[in-house]
Parts: sequence; structure tokens; C-alpha cells
Amino acid sequence: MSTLSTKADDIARVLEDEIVGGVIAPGTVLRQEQLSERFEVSRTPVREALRRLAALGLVSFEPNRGVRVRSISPDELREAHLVRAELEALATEMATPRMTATDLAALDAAEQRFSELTLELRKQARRGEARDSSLFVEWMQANYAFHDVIYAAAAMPLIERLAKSARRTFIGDRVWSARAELDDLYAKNDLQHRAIREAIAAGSAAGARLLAREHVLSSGRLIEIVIESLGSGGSRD
Amino acid sequence: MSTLSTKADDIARVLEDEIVGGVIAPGTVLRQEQLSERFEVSRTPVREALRRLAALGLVSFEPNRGVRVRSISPDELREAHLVRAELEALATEMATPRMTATDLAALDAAEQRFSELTLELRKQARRGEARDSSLFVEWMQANYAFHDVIYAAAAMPLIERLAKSARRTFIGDRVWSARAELDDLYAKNDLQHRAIREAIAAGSAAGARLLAREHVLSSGRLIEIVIESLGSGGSRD
DNA sequence: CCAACTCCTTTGGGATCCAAAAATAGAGTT
DNA sequence: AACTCTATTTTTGGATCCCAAAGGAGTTGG
Repeated sequence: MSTLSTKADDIARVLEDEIVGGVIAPGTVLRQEQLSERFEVSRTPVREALRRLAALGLVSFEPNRGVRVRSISPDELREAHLVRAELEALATEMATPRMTATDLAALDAAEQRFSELTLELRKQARRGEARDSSLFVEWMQANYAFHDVIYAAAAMPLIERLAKSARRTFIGDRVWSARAELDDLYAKNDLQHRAIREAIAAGSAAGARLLAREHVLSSGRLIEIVIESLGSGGSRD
Repeated sequence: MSTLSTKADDIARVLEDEIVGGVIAPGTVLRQEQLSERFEVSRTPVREALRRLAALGLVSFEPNRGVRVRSISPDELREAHLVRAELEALATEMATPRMTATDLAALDAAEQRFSELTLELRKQARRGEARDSSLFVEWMQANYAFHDVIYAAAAMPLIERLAKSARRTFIGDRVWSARAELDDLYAKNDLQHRAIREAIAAGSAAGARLLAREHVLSSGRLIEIVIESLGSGGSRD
């Protein structure tokens, strides 16, 4: 056994990813025995892993009934974005005066990749191919990568942790699809990234802060619209 | 066994309180066997409780070495206050248009109590009686009570959870003492509460927001100063 | 349709047991 | 005395087996 992690931690991480990534649908009940079979361990580390997930708020722990993957309500999603907007604004503000040339280059690279993916996504949406979820996931990750550069530069571990956990408030990939009506919103996202990048490059902490805030809020609205337009897509409690 | 909680949860809650309340000093190593004796349970629920504490960030979990109560560095404390300032600002902004007359009355009551305790604390500090930690704890709680009214009105559970968890970044009561030099800072705290209250009463969400932000930041500085002035008070790693 | 009484599954938790990792104590060497 | 290297003791992570009690699910009786 390596000294770097316990089985409980490994299991927790895997489940975490699967829940966040939508592989395990919200509402699913996680059975201890079933998990212990799957991971080929006893129930002991499984339960510890579940405790962790519960503490992180990813699952709800109902005594004697088991844990089930939490499904987020529109209200919660909205709140999460409000929170993330504030935290990200703060992180961006703090990061601005700390950005080195290397950081800025990394930000550029992330921005460029995001830009490309956005373009591709928009093309696909216009062609009406609505189901390439892997492209969407990539796009999402590129988005996160951009923001991660900023978090890293801000050097504020608590904020990073909280914001990433708020970001987790996520929606399974199957729910997503590129919709033509949202074309301008996708485009806007990209432009906002650029604006943030330029504000940082110009050394304007206050400007970058404001832009970051607006960006998160508007991308929150984008997500809300997508979910709403999909109607009853994934909340079966 | 009641259906409302498990032993692991009970244990976690008790330990949580003791850690936050400073009963268990930072740096303390929590031995599983010792805890299982104390709570008269087996090691199983103890370990689950420890997992929870680890996920909450109250203890650091080192594989094969045990868990130890985390001690917060000045940087972490600073960051926690920055975060709390933003979150509280947001909560206050959202709460303002939602405050009912009842809420406002509750806010008044909390403010009044806080005001009284502040006065008492300042008196005591001037008299040089530096060691009544229970008064300090009461003062702290009155402070929290004030903010809790706002959180409740804001009706944003995520923010409330995060802010309260950031608030937890706390300092054992033995570290505290009322110091005469800080008299004006204590007074300022009280005045800020009143300003926030009035801004809310006036229906100025933006004003209340700004005031709340400033308030948390300045009370953060107050805490920093106290800790600093006490020098090497509690960080024995 | 609803209540009461089964039966079955799953959970919370105890008790033992063991391997591996750390910490600790003891040499023994320089 | 300072520094290894080894042997012993604690502790942890985890498996396995066990059992009481909670929560369904199904069945029966009204």
C-alpha cells in the first residue's frame, strides 16, 4: 500500500469525479455492498468514503436509509453561481498584481484553447449536431483551465477550494447539448475571457475583478437557460 | 438508537465543537483508540467521524500517521476573512430587500445585546482585567447572532454554510484577552453594526453590502492585531 | 382503500484479527 | 556526544464475521 493515500480516499475521489461528471445520476442510491464489490474492498473503507462525500455535500446521508446523490435545485445552482462570482472576482483581483510573464503566457494558452473549442462548438451547434457531449466536456474543461491559471496565481488555497467546490455544482454531460439559440452567449463567454486577460495584463486589479464577476454571473445565466430549455431533463428525485 | 443521527455524526459534532471552541488545541493528535474509549464506541464510528472532520478541513489526515488538529497560519486567517467579507457582503445585499419588520426587530435585539457586551468588554479592558474569557466568548457569540439574522433573511443556505465555516477559522478562547489599546477598534465594530442595521432599514442593498464588507475586513484586522500582539500564543506545530 | 403483520434487505456498529507503516528504543560505531 | 542501523512497540488501514434494528415490500384481513 502506498503511503500517499488510503483506499477510502481513492474511492471517494473516484466517486466524486463520477458524481460531478454526471456518470452517476443525481438521485441514485449508493449501496455499500455494491460499492465494496465494485472496488473490491470491504464495507469499511466504503463507508468512510461515503462520509467524506457527505461532508463535501455531494451526497445526502440519511441514517439507516443510505446515501443518495444529491440533485441540485435551480435555486441552489443560482446561489452557487452568485458565490462563485464573488469568490472568483476576489481571486482575480488578488491574482492580478501577482501575475508573472509565465502565468500570463499560460493564461494565453488556456484562452486560445478555449477560443478554439468555443468556435467548434458554435459551428456544431449551427449545423444542428446536438449530441457531441465529449466536445462539450472538453469545452468545459478548457474553461476551467483558464480560471485555474488565475486561481494558481492568486495563491489563495481556501478560495480555490471553495470556488472549485461551487463549480462542482454541475450537470451531467448527457444533459448538455449545444443549442443554436445560445450562439451569442457562447461567443460572449469567449470575449469575456479575453477581456479579463487584457485587464490582468494591463494590471488593473479592479477592472479584472469586475470583469471576472460579470463573467461568472453571465455564464451562470447561460447554464440556467440551457437547463431550463431542456425542461425536465435530469431531476428525478 | 434514534433515527436522527448516527454515533459517527454525534462524535464528529462533539469534536467539531471542541476544536472550534479551542478545547482541543491545534496540533493535537487524535488517537483513534483513545477517542473510542472516551466515547465508549468501537474504532469504526470514530474513524468515520474523523473522515468527516478531515473533509471539513478541521483536521489534517495523514495516512498511517493519524489525524491532527489543524492550526491556522496568519495567512489562512487573513484569507478566511477576505472570503467571509465577500460572502457576507453578498448575503447582506441579498437580505436587505427581504428583511421583514420581524427580522429587523431581531436584528435590533442582537445589535443591542452586542452593544452592551462591547461596552462591558471595553470597561473591563480599561480596568486591566484581561482574563475574563467567558465574557469574550459571549461577545463573540453576540456578534455571530447579529450576522445570523442577516444570513437567515438572505435565505441562501450555501452562503450561510460557507461563511460559517470560514468563521470557524477561529482562535481558542484562552488566546483572547481584552486589551486597552484596542478600545477604539471594539467601539468601531459596534458602530459598524449600527451602520449596517441602518442601511438595511433604509433599504439600501448596495450600502449595506459595502458596509458589511468593510465590517468583516476591519474585524479581521482586529483579530490579526490581537493575535500578533500576543505573539507566540498558540501555534505549536 | 387502509391497517397490521410478515419477511427481506440494508444499515450502524461491535469484536477480532492482521499486515504494513511509524515511532521509539537500543545498540554499536565513529 | 553525535550518528547510524536494527529491533521492538504503537497505530493505523483494512478484512472478516457478526448481529440488532431500521426501512421497505409484500401479504393478508378488514
